[in-house]
Amino acid sequence: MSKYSPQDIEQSWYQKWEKNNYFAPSGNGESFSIAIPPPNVTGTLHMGHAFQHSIVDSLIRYQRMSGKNTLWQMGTDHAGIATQMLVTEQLAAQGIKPSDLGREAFVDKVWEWKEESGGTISKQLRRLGASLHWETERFTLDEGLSEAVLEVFVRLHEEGLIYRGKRLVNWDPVLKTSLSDLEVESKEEQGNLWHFKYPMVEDPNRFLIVATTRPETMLGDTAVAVNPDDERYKDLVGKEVMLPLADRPIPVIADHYVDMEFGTGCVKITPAHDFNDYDVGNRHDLPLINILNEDATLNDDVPEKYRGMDRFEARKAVIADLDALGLLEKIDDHTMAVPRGERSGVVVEPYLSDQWFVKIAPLAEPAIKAVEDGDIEFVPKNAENIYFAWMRNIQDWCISRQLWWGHRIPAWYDNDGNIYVARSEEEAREKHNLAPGLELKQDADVLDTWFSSALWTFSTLGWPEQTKELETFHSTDIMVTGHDIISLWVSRMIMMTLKFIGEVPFRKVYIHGLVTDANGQKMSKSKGNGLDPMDIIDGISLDDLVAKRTSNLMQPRMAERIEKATRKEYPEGIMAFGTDPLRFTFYSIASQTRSLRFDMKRVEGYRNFCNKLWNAANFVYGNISEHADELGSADVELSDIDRWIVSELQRTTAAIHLAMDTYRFDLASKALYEFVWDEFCDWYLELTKPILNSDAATDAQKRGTRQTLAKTLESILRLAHPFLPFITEELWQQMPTTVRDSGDTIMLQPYPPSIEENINIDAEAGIDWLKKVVTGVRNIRGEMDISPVKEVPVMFADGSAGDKARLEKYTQLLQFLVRPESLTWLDQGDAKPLAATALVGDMELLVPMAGLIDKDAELARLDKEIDRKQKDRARTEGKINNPNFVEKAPEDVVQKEREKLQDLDSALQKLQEQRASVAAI
RNA sequence: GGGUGUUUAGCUCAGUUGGGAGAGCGACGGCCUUACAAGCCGUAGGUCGCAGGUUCGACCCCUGCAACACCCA
Repeated sequence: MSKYSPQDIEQSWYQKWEKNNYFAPSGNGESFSIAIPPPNVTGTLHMGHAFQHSIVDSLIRYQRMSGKNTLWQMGTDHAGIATQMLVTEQLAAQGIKPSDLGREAFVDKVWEWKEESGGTISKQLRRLGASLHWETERFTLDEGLSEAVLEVFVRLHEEGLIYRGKRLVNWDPVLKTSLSDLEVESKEEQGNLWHFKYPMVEDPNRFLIVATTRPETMLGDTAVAVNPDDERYKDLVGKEVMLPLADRPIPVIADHYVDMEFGTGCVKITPAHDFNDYDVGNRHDLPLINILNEDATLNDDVPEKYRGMDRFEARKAVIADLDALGLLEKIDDHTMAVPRGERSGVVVEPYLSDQWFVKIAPLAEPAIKAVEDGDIEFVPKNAENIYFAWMRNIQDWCISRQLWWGHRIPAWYDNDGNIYVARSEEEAREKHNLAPGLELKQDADVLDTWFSSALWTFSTLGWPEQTKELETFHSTDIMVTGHDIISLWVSRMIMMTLKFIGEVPFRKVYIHGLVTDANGQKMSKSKGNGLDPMDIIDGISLDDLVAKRTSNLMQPRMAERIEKATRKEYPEGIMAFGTDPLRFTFYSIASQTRSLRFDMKRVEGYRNFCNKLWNAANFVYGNISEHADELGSADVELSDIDRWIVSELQRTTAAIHLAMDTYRFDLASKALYEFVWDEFCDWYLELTKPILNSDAATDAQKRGTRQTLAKTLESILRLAHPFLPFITEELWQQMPTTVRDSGDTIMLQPYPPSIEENINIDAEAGIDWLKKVVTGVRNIRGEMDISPVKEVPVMFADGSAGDKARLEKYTQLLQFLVRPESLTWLDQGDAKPLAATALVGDMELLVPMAGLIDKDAELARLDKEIDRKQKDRARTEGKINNPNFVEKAPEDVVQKEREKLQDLDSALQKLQEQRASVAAI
């Protein structure tokens, strides 16, 4: 068998699985389904995806092997803004503007792009081993899903839950579209706070001083507000100030919104350009004066001088003009949160425009209840707080976007501005008895991508048709997603699904943390600390990695710093670790914390683990290949080591079941890792050698051990398959069919069940004793600097009859593991030679010192051990001597402490005697 | 300002009803012992953020404080 090399084994298995349709639902058994959170069609697989889908794949594979009828539904979303921007940029490179093409031709171009390049993420998911059902792959803009979107829009409109209105929305003046709150990122930036003097109408020599971070908006002011409790301004409320430059009188109003402590305690109110001011305006019936065009230039509702100026140009002009009038009081430095469009990076404006909204409160109520009642459970539980906080404070949802790429809003307008909502123009005419000659124009806007994503769990299963898939696989069992997406998506799915299907979209929501770099920093392009999962699987040279991280930066000046950091962190680039090790790393860090640090060192560690498993299999196959025909034989004798490893395997199996059922992937991977490495490889494989290679063992014993070796490995492979799909398939295929099922693939084999009866306490105790003896001698060897090849005599003193029996039983095993010159049992009264010692319970192990052992080293070793035991003894004695403890603690706990004290006393006595005799040399 | 979370070995993290502090990596020492040097054997290292409280007993429960992180305003 060759060396473990993930590159050589991973690719071909996936192709075989897919070709043989193994990912399809079996059609038998209880159903188990998961809908993929649809990746953005423009996207590539990032670490968060890779993590998330590794988690889901383990769940799906675990359930599939457990006999469920499993469906992992694949699909992507159309990502309105991102996709439109991407294609626009590509066209720009050819000197083409979207407006040159017109809407229809542009949309055709986007579809063309999608067909050619939209499949990147699908390829990457295959590399990851994701067992998605590709045959029913969906896309939010395909026919079926578009029909679902139409249906939902029309029905919600009919019920009055969708309406059109003029509201303040987040406006991206470059993309010229509304954005959701979640597409806007607010970051602290350095700015200024300008203080302006507004003269009172009745006394132009008296001023109110207002402070603002956006001076140009003053042209749209319709009031100045003060706090009603503010003594300084009480007499001015109800009077008017003259708005400079615009020369309009505006009222002074009183509102508790105003913070008396901030600035001067006077606030200019611009209801059409600030969300807070908008609310104040509503409360006081203030007029709304919109001063901006779609591109954030100033419109005709400002004095002529400023018309057509860009907002920032206008800002300078307004400041200069006010200064010239002597109305600029002062300028302070000020840090503030500046909202920028997530995609375009420009400052977003609150902007008054006609938009479509979903009235959300009636939908939110049952959605909150579903979680309160436990119909949907969040894992971990406390993630529900994020959900409740969002849902109980939820605002109407602006669903229209001024884009071309997306679901066009099914509303038609006649020339009088009447609106007709229907599934099609024909239906609109029919529904409203419109004259055939009446001219109708469809709304130019499209729907927020998340509107279609909100229908995802049921639209992908064929709704509005009542399909068999819908009946079988809905509700889905679990949604696996990040906490950042609870409000954006999870909540909307719950609302829409309850509304239209009458059941929850999923019964559980597993919320995972954010994958960060090794320093806990969020991975991002601009920081240049991102990792591409494909580079971990396939490897990448340092130069390529640097090039990748420093290309297309928003801030090119960062390049040097990024390059330096990258060269420091990955001086050799990244090795090709393969998919299995990457996946195992994800499971091992999937604890319940908010951020998950990704450390390449761990990938290396789990690559080593795969290598370990590979070599262990190599050993097993080497020992069984010539005896394949007798592996199923009933004529076998099991040794203690066989009974012990079967028992340990059972404990591990139970632990993994528990971990999977509670979504603790870190604990599942840990249980597997420790069993395979620390028990199976470090002990069991070693212990089989003396049996398999010795003439002292009977043929029946050899058959028993070979069989156990093979069966245990086979179970390990099935246990590990959900986490390490490739290496387990590769190794399982080499397993003789006298051991494994004759099936074609491990992925459709039964998951090892937990069988309590396989626990064997006696065998565990025996092997535990054996391990302690071996470790005791190794410890003496290590500490005394005795070469591993130097054979030493080992003696056993003060042992019980049980110890003696075990010594006899395990002599052969001990001879192999300890390589002693001799093993000697000392009866009570036999003379003990001067020796280095170790304790196994009450029994003493002796390695005679003559010519071997350094007196001072042995004294130091004994002192260390005595010290350790004395500290432990003091603690234990303290407890026993505390009457409260003896009185109040449970009997078994007290008893345990008493026994412990006895054991410690006896051990200490032996150690002290030993120390005295060594010291006497 | 509000909310959520984190704080355990040098680093990254486990610690599942309160009853002897663990792993991986790193460090140190020794080994090419015929599955594996991507390995084997051994060792060191922790007032479990700080201060109180509850309890016979607290890494674990309660209160306060501090630092950090993320989300919302």
